[in-house]
Amino acid sequence: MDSSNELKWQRYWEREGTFIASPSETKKKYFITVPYPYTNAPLHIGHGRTYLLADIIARFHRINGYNVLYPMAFHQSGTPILALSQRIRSGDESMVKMYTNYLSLYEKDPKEIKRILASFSDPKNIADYFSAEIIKDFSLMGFSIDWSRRFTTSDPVYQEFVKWQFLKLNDLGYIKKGTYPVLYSVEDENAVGEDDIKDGDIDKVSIEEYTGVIFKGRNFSLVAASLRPETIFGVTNLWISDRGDYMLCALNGDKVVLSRSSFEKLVYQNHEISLVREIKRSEILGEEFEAPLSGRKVNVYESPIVNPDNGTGIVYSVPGHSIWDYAGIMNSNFHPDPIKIIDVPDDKNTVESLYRRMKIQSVQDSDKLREATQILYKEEYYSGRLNDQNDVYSGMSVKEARDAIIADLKRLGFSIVVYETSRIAETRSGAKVIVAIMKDQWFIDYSNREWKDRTRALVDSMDIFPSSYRESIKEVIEWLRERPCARKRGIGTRLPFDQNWIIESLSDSTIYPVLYTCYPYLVRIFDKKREISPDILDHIMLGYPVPEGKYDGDVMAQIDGARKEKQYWYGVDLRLTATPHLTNHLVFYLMNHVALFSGKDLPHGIAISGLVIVEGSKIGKSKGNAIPLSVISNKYSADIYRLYMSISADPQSVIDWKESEIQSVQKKYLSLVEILSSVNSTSTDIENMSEVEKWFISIFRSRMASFVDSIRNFNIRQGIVSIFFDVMNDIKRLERRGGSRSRMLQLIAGEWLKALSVVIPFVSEEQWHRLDLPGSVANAQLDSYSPENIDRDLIEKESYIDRVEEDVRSILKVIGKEPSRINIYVAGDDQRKVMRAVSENMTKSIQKNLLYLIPEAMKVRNLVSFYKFDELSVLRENTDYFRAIFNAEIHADQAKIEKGKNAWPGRPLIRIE
RNA sequence: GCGGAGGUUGCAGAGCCUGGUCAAAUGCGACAGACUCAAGAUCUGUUUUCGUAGGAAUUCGCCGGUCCGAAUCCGGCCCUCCGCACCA
Repeated sequence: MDSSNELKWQRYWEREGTFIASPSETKKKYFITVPYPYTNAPLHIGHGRTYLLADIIARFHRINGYNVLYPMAFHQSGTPILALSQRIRSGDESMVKMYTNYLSLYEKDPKEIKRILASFSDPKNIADYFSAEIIKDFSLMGFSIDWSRRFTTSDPVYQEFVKWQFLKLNDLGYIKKGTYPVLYSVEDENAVGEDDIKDGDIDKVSIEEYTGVIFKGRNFSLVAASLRPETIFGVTNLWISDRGDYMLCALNGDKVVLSRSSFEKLVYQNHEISLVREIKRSEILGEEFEAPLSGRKVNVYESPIVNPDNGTGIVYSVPGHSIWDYAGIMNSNFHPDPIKIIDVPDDKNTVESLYRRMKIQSVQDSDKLREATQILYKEEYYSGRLNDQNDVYSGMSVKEARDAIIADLKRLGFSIVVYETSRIAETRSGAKVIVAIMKDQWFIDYSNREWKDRTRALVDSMDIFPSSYRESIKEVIEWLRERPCARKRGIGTRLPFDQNWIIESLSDSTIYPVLYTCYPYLVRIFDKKREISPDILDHIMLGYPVPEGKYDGDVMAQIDGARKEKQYWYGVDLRLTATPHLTNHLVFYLMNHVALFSGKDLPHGIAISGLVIVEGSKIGKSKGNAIPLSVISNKYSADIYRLYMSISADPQSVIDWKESEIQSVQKKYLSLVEILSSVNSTSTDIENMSEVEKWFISIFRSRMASFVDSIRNFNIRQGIVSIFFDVMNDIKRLERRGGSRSRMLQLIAGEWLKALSVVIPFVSEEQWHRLDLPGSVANAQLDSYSPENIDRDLIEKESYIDRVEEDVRSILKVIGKEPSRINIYVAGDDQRKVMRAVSENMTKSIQKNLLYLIPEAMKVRNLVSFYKFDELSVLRENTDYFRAIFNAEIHADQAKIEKGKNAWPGRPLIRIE
């Protein structure tokens, strides 16, 4: 079907309001959601997969008698749109180019593209533009979405709702305030997110916590930053960089020395620190310092292994347990004996052995040093114990010792916390990224034990597809700690109790699916009152009484309407989302629901969809391999995309989008269309069918039953295979066996189209109308396919014939000659008796004269089947068929018992002449 | 390292929970034949090895165990993928 035809049906659904849902007195509801898309770029085939799977589930429930609500909204919160707008405004070339490309997907006229691009200097225009295009894309894909309930996260009504949500969370005591380390740009005076950082999406930046160990000296102290404070008893000396500036500072009343850049960072990390003067390196090198806890006196040396920009620009040297330090001393004229303070079970991976084994030459071999450090670190961290050189810490595991030593250093005033980025990072505009401690940071305290337990209990009671994710989800709930929920800038809702903060984009998108149920009512309330006060939402969402007489009849009518819809639709029967949401959105969604809702309003089900890769590699904007949804309907047609996506892999596994495979799916699709197009009318006349035709009807029903069962269990691939490939193969067999294809198609066309419509709705709707069937196929009701309607006997007979066919073939293959006559002998009563006895372990009951059959029976006992039907008559009824396919005389008869080979039940003896 | 998923016959991907009927579904690809002037499409068959009678042998990451019997259960090992966060 070409795209203009698809457009026709898309318009039809829109005109008829086919997917607009409203509460029903009689029908059971089914509410399915997918997280709304972020509106800063066109969506690609990977995004489309999740919405498609949801659409298949939605359409499936519609034809199975449910009142289905599949709504959609748009996400605009956060910084990316804002940042993008800024960059376009400032004329950032790569951005302008990328967005010119994006726009050319939708716009032909270059002038128009320029105009739209210019309008993007206002972030609102970006969001609005892409929202509108996403609606078009989704419609072209045939997604059965109820657009009448749509909204964006920038809408005032949405924000009234988010305010209410945060007031509630605050009342419950889940909102807290505290200091928190964040990635920060001094230049921009703002926290930076992953999207603000150069290559932040490819190479993540995280925050590392160093212990700044204070080494006291006569005139001043040194602050040496370490990730492994448990090695403090192994210190032999201190290192400073052989380059870079050092500063003498006042820190909490002490005089300490740090590198210049470290001083600049620590200012942002909540320390009382001020500059005294710059200090020459030579001045430091002359001093002697005392290591805390051990009291060991150590000297300072310069080394290229120290980067003045990392940590404090000072490190303490533990050559016994740090390969860098070991390399450092090997490369200097100062050679202390490494002090061994950690014992590991074997000495395969010690500093010295690694140094030798990896053939490290100097401190310049940084790749090898890094790798060796990894190995050493793992070995010591997970299997190391502190030996008797460690005072009170002796005998502790490395992990225990680290915690104990950090705590003691802190208690005795010998350490400060130094935060550092996990790699050198800068913002997209080139500003340096550091770690800053934000005072008064608002966060949601997900660490609450009781809250976690309730959420885990909910997860236990939910449908999770695939079920293997149940444990992962529960594990993520365990991980959750405090989550900063507000930022200083970005698009979003202001915190109701602190107007300086904007609620961050994952925190404002947790319980919003409830808004779909009643959004239009809320809009009307807002239009009247210019606000939606919490008591209204308390009533609609939670059922608290509305203050008597506070609202007039008009507003009350809207409130009641909203409450009614919410009560009917909520909670979400299935929320479908892709794996990246597993560790964040999905658990916030669950936790926030548990916090605010109860009973039937809580989520009922979750389904996870897998990634899409293209020709073997991940989809990435920078790779330029993202195929936008908008080109799909033109290039292939939406139906083919839908078919390909649903049959190439199970929903949760990765799909590799391969051009060549799409083409073969396309072929199959076209031959299906051809079959469908050959049907001219429908019929219900089931009189006078041949055996094969009766078989066809039964096997078709069993395919449909398998379809229903599979999709219900989210085995979408299997379900579609049943009604697509399997039915097509059945039709082939029907024809080969001499059944009337056209007559059978008339019988099944209606039901088949209904089933097919969940995956290929456009061609199904087209054929449905061509056959003059009533209404839209999308709203038609599928028959029920209970086992009583399926004649298993017929299906078995046919598979018996197939089996005999195969047996004959495999014999022909071996003997390699053209047959002139094929004799088929079915087992008689004696063999049946013997086989029955053998398979039931009752060999004693066998008559004496038949005992000689037992050895052979034992041999073939796994190959027999006790059919209910009479094998001989089935064969005789089908001799014409066998004659035709083998081009030989066919003779079927009762087998006589003879020495040598025998016929057995379900496994006739075949003799070829 | 922790948590999760997984390693199946050319590829993709079932089967594993509930052991035998599994040389292992289905789709793709490849090969052969039919149709055709031809190509494509379609149809039929083959697609681990051996075999002139439907058989046999060897296979489901590796090693071992349980069992009459293991792709399936148990133990160990190797390898791959995803996540480990404040970021949408």
